[in-house]
Formats: sequence, C-alpha cells, structure tokens
Amino acid sequence: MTATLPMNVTHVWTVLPVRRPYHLMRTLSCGQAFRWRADGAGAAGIFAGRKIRLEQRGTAIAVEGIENTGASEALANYLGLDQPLRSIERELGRDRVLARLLPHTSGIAILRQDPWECLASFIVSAFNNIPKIEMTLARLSERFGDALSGGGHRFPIAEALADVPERGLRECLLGYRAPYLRSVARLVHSRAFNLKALFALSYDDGRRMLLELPGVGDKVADCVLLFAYGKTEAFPVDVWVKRAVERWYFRGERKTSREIKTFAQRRFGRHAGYAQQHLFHYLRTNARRFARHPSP
DNA sequence: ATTCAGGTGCGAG
DNA sequence: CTCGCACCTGAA
Repeated sequence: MTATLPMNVTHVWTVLPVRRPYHLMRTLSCGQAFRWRADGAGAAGIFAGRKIRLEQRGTAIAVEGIENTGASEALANYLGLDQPLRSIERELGRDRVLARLLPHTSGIAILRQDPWECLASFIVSAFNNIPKIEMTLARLSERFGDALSGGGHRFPIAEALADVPERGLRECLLGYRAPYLRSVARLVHSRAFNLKALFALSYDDGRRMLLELPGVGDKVADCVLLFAYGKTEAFPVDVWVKRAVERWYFRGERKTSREIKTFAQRRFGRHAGYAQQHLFHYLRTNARRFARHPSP
C-alpha cells in the first residue's frame, strides 16, 4: 500500500525571504508589468522562460516552478527584494499627501524588468487602456513568443517582431502603434540601438537615448528608465498622476505634464519613482472614491 | 452614440 | 519651444 503522486506533477518550491513592508501583490499589480495574473492569493506568470507562481506569506515568498539558485537569485533581483522600502517610505512619509496614502499602498518595490519587454510594453501602453494593453501583450506573446513546455509563451524577442508584416501586429490590437513597435524591434535587433548600454548611462543620458525611438516620448521613456533600469528619480506622468498632483498639491490648478514632473522630481528626488507608484496605485484602487472624495 | 484609455508625432505660430 | 490636433480600438 503506497500513496502515489501523479508522476507528471512535480511541485518544486523555493522560498525567498523578504523584509517588511514588502508587498508582493501590490508590487506586481500596480501597473509596472502587464503579464502577471492573480492566482488565488498569489500571482502566476512567466519568468526566465518558466511558468512560475508566487505567493507571499508574511516575510517569505513561496515560489513554485523554480529549482536552481541562480534563477531564484535573478527572481529576487527582478522583484526588488533588496530595496530598503522601510527607509524609503519613512522618507516619503514626511510628505503630507503620501503619509495618508502609504497605509493603503505600502510595500511597493520597483521591479527590475527586462529592458526590451519593458520598452515594448510601454510603447503599447501609450494612449491605451490597461485591459487592452494586457490583451495585446498576451496576443503578441502567443503569436510570436517561444512556446514553453509547461504551457504559456515567452515575451517575443525583438527579432521575432522585426519582420512581422504590419497586419500581423495590428491583429494583436496594436493599432497605429504597430509601425512604432516594429521600427523599435528592428533597431534593437540590429544593435543600432543598444539597450544594454543604457545601464551605464545617467538618467538624463538614458532618457535622451530613449527619446530618439519612435513611439517613445517623455512618459514612456520614464517608465522604461524606472521599471527596467532602476532610475528611481524618473517620474512618469500619466493622466491619473497628473490629476492627483493637480488636486493634492496645486488645489486643482491645471498644470502641464512637464510642470508636474519637475515639481515631483524636486520634491521627491531620487525616490520620485516610488512616489509616483504610490500615487498611481492609490488612484487605480480607489478611482471611485477619488472622484467623490478628492483627498485620501 | 459618445467618451475615455498609463501619449506621441506632427505642423503652425 | 510650446500649442493644438489626429490617432487604432474596445469597453462602458
């Protein structure tokens, strides 16, 4: 009499230690990345060519689907588990507005995403909405990304998108962004644009480089610098953050995106990117409340 | 039907 | 340099 497990199901668990106030689900669902899916109390997605599932339990993250230490170290880096969130939030909490938001948003880390996937994702995000962005990225992956043995697909490499006829891209709901994405895919694949070189550049120089790309303006450049290159002084200004800053810091006065960004970068300095995430996440999860009660 | 989405590129002043 | 406008497309 032996209890047997199905031989084709091998659950391999790894545990990553985390420090408070790290919050996995807030970090994965606050709009930095678009390919994670809520799965019970955790999240599921593709990392380093493997289908994995993550779930936080107190000061540990249980990882299903990764066995070797190299991959789990890469995952810890991707998740930003090393970031000193406690001291960052203590500093941000000196701001009156953020002090009231933080109880609802605490624990958001800045992911260290793959630059190409991040760049492509935020080109898709321009003047778009989140459900459609997710749909587009899922379709791109399904059609042009490598299929994985455990199901699911990798995000397509630049080469895979470089030669796709525009019609194929438009079928992924890219609309007018199709030529932008294809041009950028070609530039990246041909090495005319070196994504790795940006790691060595300052925020300003990296930004200048990214702004050369078609479909990349100030907002998308800041998202890539923040979510892939760890330039935490970046402050992407989207419509939501713009409204929030106008209401909470300028008594509803209209400001240009440029003014909002300059204001935020002066006020929050090297932690501006974190501040942006707390503002954005609060708005996304309390959009209704925000409409009726302009203050948190 | 009209409006709104994580903006950007373009031409005009 | 700043300003105004068009823009694929699907969901409410």
